[in-house]
Amino acid sequence: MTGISAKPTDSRRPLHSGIRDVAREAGVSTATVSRAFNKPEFVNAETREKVFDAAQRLRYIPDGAARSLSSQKSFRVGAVIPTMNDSIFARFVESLQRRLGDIGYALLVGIDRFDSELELKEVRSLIESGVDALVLCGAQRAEETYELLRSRRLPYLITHVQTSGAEQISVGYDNLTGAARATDYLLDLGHRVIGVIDYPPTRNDRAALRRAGVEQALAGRGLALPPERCVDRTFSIEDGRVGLRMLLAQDPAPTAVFCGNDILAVGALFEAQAQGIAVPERLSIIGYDDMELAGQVTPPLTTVHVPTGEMGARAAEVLSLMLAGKPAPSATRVDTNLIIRGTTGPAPGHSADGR
Amino acid sequence: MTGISAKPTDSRRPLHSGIRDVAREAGVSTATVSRAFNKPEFVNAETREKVFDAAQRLRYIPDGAARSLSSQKSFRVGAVIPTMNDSIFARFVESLQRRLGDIGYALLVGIDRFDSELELKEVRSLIESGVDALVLCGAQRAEETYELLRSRRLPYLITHVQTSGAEQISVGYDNLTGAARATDYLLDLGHRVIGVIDYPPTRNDRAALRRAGVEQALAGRGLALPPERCVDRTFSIEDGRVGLRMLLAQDPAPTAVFCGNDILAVGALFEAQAQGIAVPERLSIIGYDDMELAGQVTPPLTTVHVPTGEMGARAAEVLSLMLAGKPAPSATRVDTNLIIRGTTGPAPGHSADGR
DNA sequence: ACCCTCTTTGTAATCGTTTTCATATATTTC
DNA sequence: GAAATATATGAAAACGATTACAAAGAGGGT
Repeated sequence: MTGISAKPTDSRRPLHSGIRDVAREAGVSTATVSRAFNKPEFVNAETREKVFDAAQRLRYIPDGAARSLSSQKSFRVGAVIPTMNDSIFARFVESLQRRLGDIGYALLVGIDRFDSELELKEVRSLIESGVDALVLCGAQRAEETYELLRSRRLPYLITHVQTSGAEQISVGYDNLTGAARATDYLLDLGHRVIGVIDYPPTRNDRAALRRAGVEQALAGRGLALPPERCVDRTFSIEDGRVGLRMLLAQDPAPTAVFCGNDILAVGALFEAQAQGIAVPERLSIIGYDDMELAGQVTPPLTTVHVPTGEMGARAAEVLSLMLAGKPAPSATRVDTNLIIRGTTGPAPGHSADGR
Repeated sequence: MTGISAKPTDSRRPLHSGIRDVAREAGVSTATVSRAFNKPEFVNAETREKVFDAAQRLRYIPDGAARSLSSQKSFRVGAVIPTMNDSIFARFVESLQRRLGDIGYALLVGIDRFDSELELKEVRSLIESGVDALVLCGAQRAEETYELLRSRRLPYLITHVQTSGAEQISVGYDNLTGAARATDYLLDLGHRVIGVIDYPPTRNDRAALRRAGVEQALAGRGLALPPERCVDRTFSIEDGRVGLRMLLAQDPAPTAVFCGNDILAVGALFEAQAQGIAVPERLSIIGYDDMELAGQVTPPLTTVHVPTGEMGARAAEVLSLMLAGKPAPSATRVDTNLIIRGTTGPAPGHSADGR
């Protein structure tokens, strides 16, 4: 009776083989199978082969959830970025994903649209989903987010900026100096009225740092940056266009504009061309990031190069240290540099040699 | 003795509270806590409140790994896309992530650089990491990938193309018709020698479909598409430039080119302008995707609009059905449409009215 | 021959939830 | 008012791996 009725459709038999099946097939214990995969050096070469063979035959794929639960590691890291729409973040994510994959980690992404409340939500849901570490852009965020991170003792890495304190680990570049150098270059070209188009600096520390860089360079020549000469836009070409329009409506109109990213800069360039304003003869434009488009527009865009791919790779390296519980360098820096191309030139009425 | 020695540094006390702690705090069983969160309608309103209060006080965040293991669901979905470098995929991922987040799912990304072997690896590692469903771009992939999917009974959704059979579920658009319509438009403008710049069609079914669309439209007028008039490039502006250069070196040179995406098209446009070839007077260019840049270049690019954001949203909807075990529509379509802007015009020597 | 150490393996507890039953109490039905 | 049904809860068994601990066997030194 029981024997027969138990037979038909043994429906709760798992669909795929687990570690026990592999163990049975290989004639060893589950402990040995687990070790064969995770610490191969602790199991006899011959046994190891038997295990691998069995696993292969059964198409064994370990169950991540079980592994996570028992090992207290998820082999996943989360990244929350502001947007995918800006290729600097998209490329960063791509690079990060590749490098993390190489060391056996999967990447979960969250997108916060520059909104720190949304960032908190994303962080929370990534934690809930299970991540061993988090990568976050910039150092400015809701205090609650930091509290959450601390209370969970979750390792996190800050990118796209440099941090100063030793308690935070970062992989980034110096936004301030990059902007200062670009501004210095404009000043050397004789520009004295310089406009800025960038994210709202109150909501974004990178933008704030860039603005500070511009201010610092100007201050170096005894110049100031009046607030009305800064327009707050985010990251579309259209934003760049309207930004430039706003700047051009002022008196005196700037002879040069510094843009917080290349997309804004390209927008500014297109707007200038649409208005028949010669670039760089009458207006100089400088961008930030150096995405592919920057080098391809006419004239090609002078910009601050940011090594996004390298930053992703470095981030993965530092993460691998952190995840292994090893000490990680608290601030690794990647260098930006000014790429002088065709959208910058001497200020109108200023001779080329800077005299 | 034991009492004392047990006290100092009870180091294996978990750092954060678990469901038991919440249960104790609320004076109920763990089962009730679990239900309060997952099937609130099954627990008394008053009890539910007690549980929520307790959870809040203890800052309880459920452990995803344990939940996955026990429920056999991960509340994660994986997506593997070819690249983040093309904004059509980046935007798709962004949209997908947002919508999935809304229904409580996290997104894992894999990137395969148009390489089906890499895609298989990514799929494997996403499965291992634990996903309830997968979204994949295009229908063409290694047979082994499909086998893997089938053998794990893993629901998957195909995007960016339309599938015909009922056994696959897809959310996508009709690449063939989009390309055919664009080509028809060029033909109506009097163009007879039309070049194509696109991904290699052998490695990418979307490109193959687009090419088929071009061929179909040409065949409709008794014209053929000789292979030398198709150049295989991937997705950078530079690729578009060299693509156009190759086409222009031919005799007869095309009077119009159809590009598989806007990035290639923008590259072609820039190259034409660099060579002093008037667009659209001497050369018409047509793109695909309609990214923001397309509408911003001068002249603005005629292109086939693809509703990427909508596709992401639809994909999330269909996924939510699939994940709930409900029947999902096998092929949901989003519509493309030709956006006529400034890079297309009558073929040289052909009057504007098409006579 | 004895004791030690090192290597290799197995046993069984554990990770933190979900979920199946069983049970107890309220509510409805006739 | 008994029986049937709903509603609300708890006890305990999964889920599928990892890993602490124990133990067996091999080799080495004296």
